[in-house]
Amino acid sequence: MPDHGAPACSLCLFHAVCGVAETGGTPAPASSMRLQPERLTVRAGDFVFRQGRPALTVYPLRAGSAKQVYESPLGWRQVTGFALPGDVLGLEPHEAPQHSTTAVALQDSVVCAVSVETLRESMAAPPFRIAALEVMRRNAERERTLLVAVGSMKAPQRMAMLLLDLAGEQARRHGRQDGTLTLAMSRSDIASLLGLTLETVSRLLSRFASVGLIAVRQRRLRIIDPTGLASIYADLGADAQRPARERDPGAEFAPGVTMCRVA
Amino acid sequence: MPDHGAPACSLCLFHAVCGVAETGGTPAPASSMRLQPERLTVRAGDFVFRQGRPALTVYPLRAGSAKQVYESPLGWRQVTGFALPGDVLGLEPHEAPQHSTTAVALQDSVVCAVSVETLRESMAAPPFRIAALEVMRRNAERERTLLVAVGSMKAPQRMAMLLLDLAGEQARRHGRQDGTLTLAMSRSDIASLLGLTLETVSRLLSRFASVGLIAVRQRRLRIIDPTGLASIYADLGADAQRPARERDPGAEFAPGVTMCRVA
DNA sequence: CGGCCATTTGATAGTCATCAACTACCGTGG
DNA sequence: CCACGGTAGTTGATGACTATCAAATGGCCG
Repeated sequence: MPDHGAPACSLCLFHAVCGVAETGGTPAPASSMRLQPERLTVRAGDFVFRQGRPALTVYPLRAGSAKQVYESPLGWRQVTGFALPGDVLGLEPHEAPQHSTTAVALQDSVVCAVSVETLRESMAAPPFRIAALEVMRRNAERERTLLVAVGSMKAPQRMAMLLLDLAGEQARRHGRQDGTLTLAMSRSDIASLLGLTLETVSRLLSRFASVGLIAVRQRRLRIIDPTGLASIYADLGADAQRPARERDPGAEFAPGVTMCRVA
Repeated sequence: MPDHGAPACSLCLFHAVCGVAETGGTPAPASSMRLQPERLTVRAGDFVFRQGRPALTVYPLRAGSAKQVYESPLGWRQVTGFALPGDVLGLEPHEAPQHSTTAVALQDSVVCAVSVETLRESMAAPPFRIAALEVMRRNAERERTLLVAVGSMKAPQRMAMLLLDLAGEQARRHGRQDGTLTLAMSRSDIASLLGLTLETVSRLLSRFASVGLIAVRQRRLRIIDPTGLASIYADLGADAQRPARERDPGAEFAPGVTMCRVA
């Protein structure tokens, strides 16, 4: 019993309009407008949807986890983000007729299936619309942050960023935040996301562990020194603190780490 | 007389609903619904808008060029794209209340100013809506492609990609396509976009030139061997053709280069 | 014409990819 | 239950690529 999927619905974008949420299994008490989305089970490695296929449905993730992979026209593949319960796979701001990425389950997972029509109808309601746009905005921000990370930060910084982000998401979902997380994705997936090789990822984790920042054993990871990781992320690692690549005044410490995951 | 701004309007998203377009200077002949957007002149280095400021207006670029810069929460700055006449600065798919990037003119430029309300109204009309969504989709695709490039391609590939993209955009605007382009952006801007240093960019351009792929003199550049560049982009450079990083069957040659620019 | 900035070019070192074993884990089947 | 095979992950050695440091050159604008 690794991850329980309990808080998935409470964090789901559709929570307020969904009949399944929270109430356990009991059918929607009233309001005929509430969603009764179909639920699907996908096994580790299965596709939730594939890039280029018609985008007729979005998939709120109920339990498990997934990665999103983008394949460029020339055939380069790269992981663009990880999704956790509560995220909505396939949700995009520009109503593309086809999925722009492929979503792959990282473990046996459960998703709801909401048709784009239903989504569109929901979007008509201002409160829902606001929330949805907010989610999409956050995703865009994440992607941009990832771009900057990959484009101008060094390997240890990227790694620290990811760990802090994952921990943050973990905490946002379950209340507890003892810094324990389970990496559902392989080293290779992490490497792809961060623009590194799997060896480098492995080495970084080992190094972080040897310095007491974290503890890792396979895919079980525990953050021991969040502040230390934040320092590395902020590049206060090697050179005490002076250089500061090309940041300017203000904004010294970032409050929360807001990064990579996409869906 | 470096760049003329003539075809800007004909490629503008708002072309079909704008009263200024094409007709030269004459006021809108009929239809009161046609836009009469205010025109602004910005000088090289000026901001069109800044990240974080309220997004009340979008700015179709009439003449000149601009770069979009994103600053991450920690203060890292990175160029995320270049804009040419016809592009719409500040157009985003998720109606963010604030601009998510900063737009800086690369040369003295002219933009139109269209309020978001006007934009919203225009979006109500299906044909315009379709077109706008299409533009935003392309931008998203570009950003993703850039991420992949920065995340997993080597410097020469990235450089070749950019050149091909710029040439493609050039051709898409003016009919002619003798491969001549003027780089309005500095080496440093290019470096930022591609996740490199300005020295590396300079060296790459020199190397490309010495091999007869291009001709460069300051910011004047001419592509001599597009096919050669495409080969480099596709990584058929060093190793004849075998390795192929991690692409799989199919999709060997990408038709057009569709990349980096964002707005 | 002089100063300043953009760019080029060279020398050098660091980071990270690559190649190569080696070890740990997981599920299968004997 | 334990041996086995395969995949995931670790670790080491090496070198390529590119960042970094340092001048030198070329243009452009007062």
